[in-house]
Amino acid sequence: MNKMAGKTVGERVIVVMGMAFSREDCPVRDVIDNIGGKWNTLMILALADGPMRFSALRRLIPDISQRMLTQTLRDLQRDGYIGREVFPTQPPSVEYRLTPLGQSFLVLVKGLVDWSKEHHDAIRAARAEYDAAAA
Amino acid sequence: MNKMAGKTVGERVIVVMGMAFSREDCPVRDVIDNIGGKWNTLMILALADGPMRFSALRRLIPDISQRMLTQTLRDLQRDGYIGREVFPTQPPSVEYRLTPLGQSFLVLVKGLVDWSKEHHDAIRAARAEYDAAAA
DNA sequence: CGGAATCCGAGGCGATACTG
DNA sequence: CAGTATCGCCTCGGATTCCG
Repeated sequence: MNKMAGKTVGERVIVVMGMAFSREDCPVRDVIDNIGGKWNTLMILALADGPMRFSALRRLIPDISQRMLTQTLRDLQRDGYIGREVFPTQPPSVEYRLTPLGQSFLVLVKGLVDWSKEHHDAIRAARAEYDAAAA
Repeated sequence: MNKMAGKTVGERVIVVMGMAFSREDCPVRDVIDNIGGKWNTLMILALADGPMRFSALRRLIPDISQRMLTQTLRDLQRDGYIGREVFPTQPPSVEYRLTPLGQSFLVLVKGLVDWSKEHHDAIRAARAEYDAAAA
């Protein structure tokens, strides 16, 4: 048994840098799971400029299967990053857009992109060196 | 065939917000793959306070199997986030520490953690609402 | 147009046992 | 102490087909 912030916790808890992470109900896990997916971050970026329809997203990201497009959109919608609006046209059209939460998260994603570009060479170099040493 | 930044590219390229992402050799993918793993971010955080030995990391993160501990450390080392130092003692001891690249990345991870904590409630709420509507 | 349902292979990850 | 090797589950994600 452990005490934390006045609340008794019986679950497994990992404490790093004064922060406690529990395996279940971990705030970070909820977010990691979303950016860890293959298409999630790209989808956030795709919607950064404004609302987009399903078919427009397909055209923008040709490599994605419609199965994964649907699933990615559902996942992001479920966690509140994006909103979905159906227009009763014939045939129906559906529009997706970033929610305020999604826009807030977009800032992080952009930061991630910038960092990646800046340190891409260093990463590739480290990888090449490691692989060379292993051989 | 497409022209981009004066360089001919034959591969599939996705352009979002004026930024081009290629499926192969994508800077962001290299980074996403590392934070997407189950233990990678936690490992970065674990090493934030300073160098740590293999066994110390095992104690700090009881839930991880030694297989995944080894593999996670290897992956992060390969991409240059952490360094590995072997001390010729008996029995041998190995120390892991963040490289400058890792320390730089730590800043992003911390930002991710902070954001997660701040918006955790909103995410959980959105999820609950979505699930309720689906039922 | 915007999906859902199904099938299937590849890889992530855990459990266990063994080693210098 | 700090790993490696092997096995097997199970999820992720692609291809295909069908639907309102």
